[in-house]
Amino acid sequence: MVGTNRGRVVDQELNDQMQVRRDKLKRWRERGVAYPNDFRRDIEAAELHRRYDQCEAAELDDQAPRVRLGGRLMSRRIMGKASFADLQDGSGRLQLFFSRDDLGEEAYAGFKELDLGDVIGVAGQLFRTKTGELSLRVAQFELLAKALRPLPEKWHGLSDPETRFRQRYVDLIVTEAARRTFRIRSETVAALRSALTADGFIEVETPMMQPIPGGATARPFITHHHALDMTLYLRIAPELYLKRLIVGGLERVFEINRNFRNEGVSTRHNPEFTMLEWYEAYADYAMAMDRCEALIRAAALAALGSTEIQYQGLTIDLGQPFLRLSVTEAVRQHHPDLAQADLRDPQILGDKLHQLGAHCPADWGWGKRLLELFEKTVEARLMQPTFITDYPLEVSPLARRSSEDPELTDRFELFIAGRELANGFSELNDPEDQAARFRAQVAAKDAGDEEAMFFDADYIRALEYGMPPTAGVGLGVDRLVMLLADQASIREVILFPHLRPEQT
RNA sequence: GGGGGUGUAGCUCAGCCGGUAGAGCAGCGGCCUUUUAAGCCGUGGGUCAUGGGUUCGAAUCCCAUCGCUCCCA
Repeated sequence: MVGTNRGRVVDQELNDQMQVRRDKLKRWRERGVAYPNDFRRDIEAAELHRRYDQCEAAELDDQAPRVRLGGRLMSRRIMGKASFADLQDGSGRLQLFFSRDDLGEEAYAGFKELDLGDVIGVAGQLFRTKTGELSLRVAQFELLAKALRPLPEKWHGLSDPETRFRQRYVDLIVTEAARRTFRIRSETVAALRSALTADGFIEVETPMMQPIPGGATARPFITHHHALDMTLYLRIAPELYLKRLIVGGLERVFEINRNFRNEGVSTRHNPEFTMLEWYEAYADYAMAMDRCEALIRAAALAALGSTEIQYQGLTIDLGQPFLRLSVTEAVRQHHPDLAQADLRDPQILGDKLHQLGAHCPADWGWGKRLLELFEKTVEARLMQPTFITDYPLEVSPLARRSSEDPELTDRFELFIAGRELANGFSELNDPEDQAARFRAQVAAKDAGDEEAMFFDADYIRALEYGMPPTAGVGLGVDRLVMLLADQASIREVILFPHLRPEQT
């Protein structure tokens, strides 16, 4: 068996290339320190390009900038007594020039013994080659860390998704697009954080392990605390804790952190995913939509420098005001055959669902049926940013009852590119109503609905102290990054997505 | 959960009407002082995912399992 095959790593036996590299390392060790820690660089590749790309060859020779760079050897063109190579660091690449005349016989031979992937430190002078490429004439170099395993092919890179995700370190070395995606992710999160902070929100961290998992309808992961001998759940949402903080007087709070849901894995779902939730006292869901819109715009500007983005071949304009329409309006647009009143008729909705081949349990009320119809037939078509509002009470156990219609809630969800990106509402701050909704959830759970909520008595107690009118929103950070980075799969925006364990 | 695709050298991929495995890159040896997918000559490397079956003979056909992947629920 060989070293790395289909992501399976067997350390005992080495293939020929790994054996050769190990032998080279052995020789290097015999000559001195094989893994030195005293090399210092004074600049990075991208900065050199910024400074000198516009500099003429003659001018560059006059200045003759001396620099020290660290990086990975990514390609080589050896022409007898002189060679070119490409060094890649965290910022980019720079071409290196090695020659026997500059380095001497022994050092030049040492260069030729290096392998692609080796991490080296180089020092020398910048110049421009005959073809005009900014390059470094290497005066000294040293091996900083040996690449004992060969890199993927220099032209095609790594294309097997399994290896890309299992060995993300290799993916990041060879896949520029992956590096870009995670830069976008970082800039997106930073933009969300700074926009909220600038508006007076404070960032908090609430429990990841909860005795009662709440804040969403989803199946939780279960774990056990040995010392306390108690069951704990990995959180499915931070919502109920964040609202306790609103009760406590932290009137603008947010949290960016992981949630865990014990559900299927797909291009849109990872068992652990990142959610931004923010809560603002003395605000309602319309104001929350405004803020949601502004945050997404700010993230796009920070990460991409534009509010007009390309997603999977589609142009999406985040600069225009997002469309707003109610669930019923949205459904009726796609089902002109249904009258307004039909959308409250469980029988008619059920017939429609059966007609579409969708499932529709008998105990579902009109609210669940309407939402199912919306999800099956409308959601995937909402390409441009669209807020869908006024969700049925039946499917919104934590949202405030609409003052105009007691069967609806002051709630919205945001859809872009056919995917749900955010969910927000005016919070239900009436403890008696909330307790009744919890009881309904518990009844559903007892009837076998594994996703239904638990009754959280402490949360009710908190509400009984009085929670100011509040609006809150949860925004799927991974999905936002997918949108901004133009990625079709959530695995592309999570550094180490969930995979089944590899077999040896 | 159901269905489709896929797994061959370190990497990217051919080979799949069954006849004992190939290319490019990477590696190794040689030539080469301005290349950039460098070039030229030579050369090593494979439990063809795993297990079973059909067959004189299986990378190729069949079944099962495992991984990945896409679609649907």
